Amino acid sequence: MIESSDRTPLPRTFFDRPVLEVAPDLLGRTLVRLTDDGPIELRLTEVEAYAGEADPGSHAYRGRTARNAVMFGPPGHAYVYFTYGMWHCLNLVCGPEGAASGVLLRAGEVRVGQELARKRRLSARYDKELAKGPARLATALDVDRTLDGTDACAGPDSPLAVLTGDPVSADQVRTGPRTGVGGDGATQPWRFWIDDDPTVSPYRAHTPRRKRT
DNA sequence: CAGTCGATTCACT
DNA sequence: GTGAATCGACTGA
Repeated sequence: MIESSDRTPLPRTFFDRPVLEVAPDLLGRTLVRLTDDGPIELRLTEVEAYAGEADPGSHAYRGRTARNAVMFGPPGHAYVYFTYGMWHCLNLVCGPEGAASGVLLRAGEVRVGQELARKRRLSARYDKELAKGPARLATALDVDRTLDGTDACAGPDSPLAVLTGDPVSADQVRTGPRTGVGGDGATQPWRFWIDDDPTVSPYRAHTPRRKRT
């Protein structure tokens, strides 16, 4: 039986390109997460590019550490980090090995396994909120640090995969500054999203934290 | 080794 | 719109 082309896994060569090329090209693609309870699939609607050690907004800015080591490895693998003491965020490593670049998967439309996603996203009022934001996306897909380093090009039966999906045309892609990124990393328009899509998260400028007493 | 802060989300006003 | 939650990684002394 011939599989429809939109179910074809993206090959590693897809990710082995400059991150600013890959990021917008991911919009409209299908992210497949195979959980113990079944598959969850979403259509990617919002991403952000992080461009290696020269990018002040990137975790790779100060070089390789235990946490970001995966970003320095080969493309097509998942970089998952834990932040704010509560949340996980999911990236896909891009560029040649050593480029330390990645795309943060910020939002998507859950199309398969909504009931599974909802179990983990009890505060979501509408389906469009299930993966509206990077930590929400990771929560909905049951992604945590145990998936750090997972090869997303290993095929649709692996815990994580990206399929061809239905990529959007260039005139559907909008760009703007990255959300929540401060300092010198705030100016580059390296956030990409699908125009007028209801699952895209709202932009927020970086907010310096107030001192706790 | 203590201090600071985060590629965020949620509850509340 | 504002502030709390919550902890591991990183920084600098």
